[in-house]
Amino acid sequence: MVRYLVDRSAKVAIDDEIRGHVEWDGGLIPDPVIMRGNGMPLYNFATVIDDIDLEITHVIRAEEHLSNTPVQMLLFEALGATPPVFAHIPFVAAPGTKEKLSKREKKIEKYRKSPQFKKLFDIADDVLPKLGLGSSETLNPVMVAYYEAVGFLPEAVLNSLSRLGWSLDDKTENMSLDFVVENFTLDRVVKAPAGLDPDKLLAYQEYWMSQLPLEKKVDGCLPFLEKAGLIDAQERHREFVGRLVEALGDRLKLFSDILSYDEYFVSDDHLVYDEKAFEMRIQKPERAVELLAKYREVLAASSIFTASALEEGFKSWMESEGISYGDIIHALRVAVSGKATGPGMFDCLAILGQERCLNRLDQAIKRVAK
RNA sequence: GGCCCCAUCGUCUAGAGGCCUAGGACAUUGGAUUUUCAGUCCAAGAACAGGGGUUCAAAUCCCCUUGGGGUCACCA
Repeated sequence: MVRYLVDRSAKVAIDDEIRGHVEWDGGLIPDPVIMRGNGMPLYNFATVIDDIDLEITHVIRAEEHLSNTPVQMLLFEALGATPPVFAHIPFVAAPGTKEKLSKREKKIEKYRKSPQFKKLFDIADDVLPKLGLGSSETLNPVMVAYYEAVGFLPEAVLNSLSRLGWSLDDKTENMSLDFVVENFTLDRVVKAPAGLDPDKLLAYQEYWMSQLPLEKKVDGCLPFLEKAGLIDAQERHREFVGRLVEALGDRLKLFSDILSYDEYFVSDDHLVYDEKAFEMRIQKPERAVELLAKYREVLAASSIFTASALEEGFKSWMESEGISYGDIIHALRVAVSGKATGPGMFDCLAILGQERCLNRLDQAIKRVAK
């Protein structure tokens, strides 16, 4: 074993690009082991050798390394090398805290329950099982892989991380990689650790998703649909998924959100109804079934099945019946999609197509009769 | 505990002595728009940890206190 003998009277100091002047008292630094008994050099020694060898000019690393720095400085000096410029940036903290984000099992369990972090875990528990990737037990938001697995955009993750402990000015929020590379400077790094903010991450995700052209969104959604077994060969469904994604608009935030619209992919007899919605919008209202049956005939007679044509036909039918949107639209939505929410009503009908709409209407009406 | 770092709205931040009755973003609340949801638009509430200095003037400089954090391996 080899130790480096520290000069007890020495003062070790660095001028950190971010922390400024930091000093240590040599008398308080224990002689560091630089090589093991078996000849294996240790980190603090090896890293210094590497930095000298590779002519490293700047060491930019997280603040937790600050306490290693005096030892490394001593070694640089002992080896007669010019030490690099150090910049100790703050680490990423757990949401709502100043504590270093940790991967330790005990901490993960704490995060899972934290109000700020919970929604990211919930996404994992919702999405991962559908993909056959386990749950938040196997992949969670302290892992980079999580973000890709649940359909975050790299742009959003990068943007979010960039703004943690750094800002360009008092208003720039949305930044691409190129922009950050172009504009990042060490002197604007904040000194205090910053907690990851899941809400803000999600907001960046919304922004970058909104900037994505339709075809890219489709590219992003197809693999999720396939892994979830909702479609087979991706290319065969491209056009259909494209229409759905377009109708979904801003509703699609994560690529995996497409999985919550399974009603567009399952066969009519496998459609799952939201029981509460079914009860409230179809079962309970006085005229719901009667109106659904009547509108079914209108749909059956529609020769052009586009959203705009359907809406026109719907309007004139409403007039002739003397009813308004509210009287029928909710029942119609639940009948054809099984759910209370979704894209625009007529987009929904058009995407499903005539045959499926009629089948589902019949099925819903029959369901009430039982 | 020793050593070191840090401290502006709930969160991420702007602020490098007067431009600050402290700005922006996310979140929150209210309103508008809408066939649902999402969105969009408008508006509101919300912070300089405390105490001493220095100065004509301090969120900004100095000191102390308090609070928070990192690190203390023959790991990296």
